[in-house]
Amino acid sequence: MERPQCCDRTVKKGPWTPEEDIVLVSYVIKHGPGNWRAVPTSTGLQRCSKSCRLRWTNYLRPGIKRGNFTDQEERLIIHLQALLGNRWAAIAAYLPQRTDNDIKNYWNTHLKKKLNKHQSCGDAMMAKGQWEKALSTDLHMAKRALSEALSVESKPFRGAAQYCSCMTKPGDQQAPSTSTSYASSTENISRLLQGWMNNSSKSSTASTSGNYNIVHASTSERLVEGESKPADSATDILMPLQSLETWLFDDQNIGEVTVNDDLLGMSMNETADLF
DNA sequence: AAGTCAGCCAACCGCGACATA
DNA sequence: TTATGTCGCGGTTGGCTGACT
Repeated sequence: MERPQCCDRTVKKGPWTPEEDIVLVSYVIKHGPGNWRAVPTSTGLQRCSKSCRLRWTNYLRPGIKRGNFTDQEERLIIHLQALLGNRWAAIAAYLPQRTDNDIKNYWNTHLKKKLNKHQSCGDAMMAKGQWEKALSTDLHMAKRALSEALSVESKPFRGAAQYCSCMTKPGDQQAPSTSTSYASSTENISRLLQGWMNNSSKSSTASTSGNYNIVHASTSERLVEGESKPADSATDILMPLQSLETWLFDDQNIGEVTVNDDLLGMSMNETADLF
């Protein structure tokens, strides 16, 4: 089959300008994300549809947290990567404020090195179980989590996103890590979106949760997807995965992880062997 | 001060999955 | 069933930036 000429020679490439961002955000506010094919023609943006989608999902989408990963997030990513492999989108479902691209980049630039470093520290270190302790996981939970994760891989998963959203409080939104003039423009866009979200949330049941980020993550997605999604994914999938989520998050008293000693008896290798 | 190097991250590319006519 | 269009994902690249010499 011949590939559609998504990115022809006339489209602009490279970094997005604040003006382009505003055009894109305005479009999404008006029409919602999706139908990306129509975005360049409707907005006049000299960008291909893919580029527009990517820009939205990785940068402009409301609720994205930028800046340093917390220790909690880091451990969660390591856990999930061990369970799911390089399925960044699936992993990102558990960190709704992070994009798959962000997680992928963080893994490739930080965590991979960290793991290698720890591995190169030798077996003696491993025998003492220090690194394992951070990584090891309960056998039964891990098995169940893996099978459940695999069972939902074909569906966009929003349940976890909603669940994870509970973990941050109003005001937790992190400032952009960089403070360039462009970033400040992005902040302006964020404010624009903020207003949009606040307005939107008034008509949303999620707004009653009193949780800012739930409004951000779930309401925005529902709104921008035109309420067209069946009630499906969020509730249906949430339940089977709740055990993993509980396990992953129940010790999350913001920022600090205390790993249940009962869950630490088995090494990653041992766990992997069981699969 | 200038050049070089390494790290980081936004964006691009190619492919597979899915939807639909 | 097949062809076609669109979307989403993961791997990779290229440019920017700061550290170092």
